[in-house]
Amino acid sequence: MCDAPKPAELLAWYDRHARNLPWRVSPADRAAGILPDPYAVWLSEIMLQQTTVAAVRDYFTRFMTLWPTVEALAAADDDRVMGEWAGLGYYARARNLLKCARVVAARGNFPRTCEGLQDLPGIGPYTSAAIAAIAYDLSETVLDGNVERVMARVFRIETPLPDAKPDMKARAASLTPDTRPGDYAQAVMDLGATICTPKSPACGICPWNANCKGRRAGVQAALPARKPKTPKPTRYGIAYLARRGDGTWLVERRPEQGLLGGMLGWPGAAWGDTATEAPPIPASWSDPGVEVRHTFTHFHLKLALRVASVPNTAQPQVGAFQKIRPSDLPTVMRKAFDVAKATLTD
DNA sequence: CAGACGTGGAG
DNA sequence: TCTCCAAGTCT
Repeated sequence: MCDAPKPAELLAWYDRHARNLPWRVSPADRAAGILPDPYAVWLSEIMLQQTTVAAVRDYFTRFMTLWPTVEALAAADDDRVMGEWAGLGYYARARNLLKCARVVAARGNFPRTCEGLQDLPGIGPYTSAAIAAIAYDLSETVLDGNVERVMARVFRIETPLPDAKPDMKARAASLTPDTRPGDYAQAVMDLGATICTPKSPACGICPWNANCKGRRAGVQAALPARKPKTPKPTRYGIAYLARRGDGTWLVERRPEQGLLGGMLGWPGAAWGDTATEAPPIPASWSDPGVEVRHTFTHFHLKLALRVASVPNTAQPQVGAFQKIRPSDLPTVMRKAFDVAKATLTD
């Protein structure tokens, strides 16, 4: 016999083991009628898209300090926000974050329904359900990577993702309770993040272990199945890092669309099958002899560097000389900066 | 709809 | 070093 898992058992587990996260209202406080600030829920959920709690924590706290309300964020300078997002990745999120903040500030509040939320930039099926459940205690079903993994195991769904997604959504919906849906949404994701983990699930301490078909069959660690991924190609490029005597560096703002869109970057030709020389200004370019290696979602990059000291009168064809905060740069550009800085101080 | 879109930690 | 993959969305 293997009954379906009981939401109430998961909630009981969550009451004892809920993680203390800066955007979260504890189950005890929620029981007392306290709901979280929808702005904080939205901000955290956007940051958490394809991103771990550990990576998000400090960014979330920083954003809430700098921009405590959606109105404050809506009034922020675009480049400032992009700079604060630097290092977190998936920069379209930051562009959409600003668009969304401005829509919400203009209309006065966040929509109170899943459908209304999903019309906003950067909010899809998962995030709309998460905000509705967590911020408004609506009985909506969240389906993220954690929930997919838990459903695949508990119900022993062998169909590979993404084909299995509709089935998983239906299974997850069948468990979503009408009471405490906000706690439940966070509980099932916490379960996936801390117990029902991808590699070595801690089934021994799982509140649903007696009702898990995957575990009963001994196949839990192999679930969920996924379609094979296409291998990543390698691309090559050259980045030009020019420093003026006044300490400024030649950078350019990348186009809004595409890779690292809207972020600062070093001049150079587009990355391709081969590296293309494209110095932005005439200078005595030197090769530091160290290339930057970086892996994006869909390709590996080998980035050669050219470094030069140029006079304060240098006039670039592209971009502008400005003071650089390395933390404003996307990671691949910051790696290049670290190499160049070490080279020029020699 | 399949591919684009970042990064860092874990194993 | 290398693969996996994380509180997904957009086109």
